[in-house]
Amino acid sequence: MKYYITTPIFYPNSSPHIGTAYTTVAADALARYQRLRGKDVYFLTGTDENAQKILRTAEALNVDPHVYVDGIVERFQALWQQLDITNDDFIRTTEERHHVVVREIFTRLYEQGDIYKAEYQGWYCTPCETFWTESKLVDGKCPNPDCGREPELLKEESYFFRLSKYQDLLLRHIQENPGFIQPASRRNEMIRFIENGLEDLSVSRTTLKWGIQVPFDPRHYVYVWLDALINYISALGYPDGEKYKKYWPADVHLMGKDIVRFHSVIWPIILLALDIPLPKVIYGHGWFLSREGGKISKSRGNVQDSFELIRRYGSDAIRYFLLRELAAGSDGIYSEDNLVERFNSDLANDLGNFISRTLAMIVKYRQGVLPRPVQDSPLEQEIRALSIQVKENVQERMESYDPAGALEQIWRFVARCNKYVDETEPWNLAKDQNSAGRLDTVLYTFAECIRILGIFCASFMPGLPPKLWSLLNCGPELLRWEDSSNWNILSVGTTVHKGQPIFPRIDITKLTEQEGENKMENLPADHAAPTVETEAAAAQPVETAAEVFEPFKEEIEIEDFAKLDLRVAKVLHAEKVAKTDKLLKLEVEIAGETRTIVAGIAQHYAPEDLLNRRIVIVANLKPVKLRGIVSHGMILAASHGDKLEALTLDKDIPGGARVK
RNA sequence: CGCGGGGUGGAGCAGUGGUAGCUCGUCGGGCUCAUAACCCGAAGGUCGUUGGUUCAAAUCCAACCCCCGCAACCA
Repeated sequence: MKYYITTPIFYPNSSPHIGTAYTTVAADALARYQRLRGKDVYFLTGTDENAQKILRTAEALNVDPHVYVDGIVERFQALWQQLDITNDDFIRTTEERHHVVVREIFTRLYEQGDIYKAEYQGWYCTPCETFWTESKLVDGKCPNPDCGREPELLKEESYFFRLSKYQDLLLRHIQENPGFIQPASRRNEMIRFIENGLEDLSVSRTTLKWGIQVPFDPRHYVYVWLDALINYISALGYPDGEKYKKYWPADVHLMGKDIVRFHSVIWPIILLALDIPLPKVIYGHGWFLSREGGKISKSRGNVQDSFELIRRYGSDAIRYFLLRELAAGSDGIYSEDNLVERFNSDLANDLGNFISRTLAMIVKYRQGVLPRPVQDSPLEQEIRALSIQVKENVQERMESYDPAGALEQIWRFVARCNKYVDETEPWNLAKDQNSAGRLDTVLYTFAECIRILGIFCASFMPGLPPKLWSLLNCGPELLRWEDSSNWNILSVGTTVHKGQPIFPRIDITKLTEQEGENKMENLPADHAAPTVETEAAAAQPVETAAEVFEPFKEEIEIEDFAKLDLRVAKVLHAEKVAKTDKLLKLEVEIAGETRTIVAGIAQHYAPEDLLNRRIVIVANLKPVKLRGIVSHGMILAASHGDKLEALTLDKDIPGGARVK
């Protein structure tokens, strides 16, 4: 049986941080689990590199875009490697094998009439600098209440994909296949969305000079939708590749909830149009949010932290935390405190300590030699029964794409094991010669529990089983899923070792002292930000590492500078612009006149902070409307990362004074 | 009225009509094999507010309040 699982392709406009890792780690756990169950697994991940933004960033940094992208992709691949991700392939959309397929599909869709050329029309209101659709206009005028001027019709040529044609077909598929979009809440959302009607999709750009050219019209480049999604089959060598024949359709496309829409509308319609079978499941998981409830801190969050985190806690611990903390279908909280808490309580206290205490007893009471179990009791039967139950529950959870639920089940077993130690009181049995047989059974059962836990945990923490094998003096032959509920597998007479604690407790205060300010509360708790969804992805905070400064601009003449009219202005009045996060409306006095200036600094200054302060403005900038308010000028402010400070004056220079 | 998610003991979450549960933390007890770990017990909740439906509401309906994400807004 084959099992094809994918993550979205990630947007390499920044280095990967730990929040990005969830989808990939979850996919890896599912892939490993299915392999353990004997399936022929193909696990694909990759990067989405044909976005305009990449080109722009590369240009801004003055490097070749390919070189720029290569560098970032390397970081991704290194991170996956450190997280023990077992992807079978890594597709980059800049690769020729991908381009070939996209070109072929684009051409075919065009030839069969599903892609057509049209004009992309919009009404552009120059003063408002806004595009309006026909339907938004009021009597043919700009709908902005403060404007009402006549907009100008602008046209751009673009190729369109006929989504509308396949709307009903898609809807029927979703309704007839309840498991197609999961979880159910996402499915309902999608049904509602599609029922509202699909509009044909613009799938090419002429403004772009990066990515995949439309073969029959080289002025056009394929726009993200028709490019990125296709990676799922281009990586398999569609249409004739052996892998494609073997693995398609995908068993599951795993992704964050934000891009479920594109995967459950555009992607299936591409496939329907090409008469290719649809993937079996599209699963949208929740996001990691920060402790405060979601605000993503843009500062830091650079790559150092991801790798540093793994170095500090280990890949297994990070994987465990990510997988355990994000409950099926919903969002989770991400903070280092949570991580340490999880680590200490689950891995150190419960699992790690169980392993230590039991092995210690085998060593102490039987010199490490596994004794023959001879005297069974209801307790052992109970443990065995539980192993069967947990095994079945884990299977059920994993089939539902719920690693958190699976781990919860496994920890039921861990808890039972610890309780078993208390109930059997081996230290008392050891004191009584008559209890030797009973002690043998208990000690042997301990070892078996450790063995079974290794199997249960293998998909989630791949580093654990080898450590256990070395302690149990065994090897990979122990890693058989069926044996998680079979007993008496370990050979009597084997010598086991106590070893060092596998998950030593972490003292957070000590750690904090050591690492100083280097805590990672500041890590962006961003969800995995893939980008098969440009719009949304483009909106992701670009993690420009705080240390990176913008490159210097080209040299100018003094005359160029002289064009700027910089003036001191005194703030007379300041207020927030309603319904915006960033805008402050300022009334300033400048050379006796009063001006209105709208500035995007509301997140850094409260209105009263600026009252009566003297700031510096660009006085001769062409006025522009922002949210309906005409702004006559622009204030000067320094910014770096997420810090911003407006230029203010200390001494008594009056409003209107020149600045140069 | 832009779209969406959510408000349950100190923290994080389950729970869609019938005695309010889980993990962590707190307190008390037990144990001593173990990584100040483990086991047992307890305290702690007007289930955002108000009103309604019902024999019965955290759960259904209505209104409202608050938090968050997306979008918009950074000249």
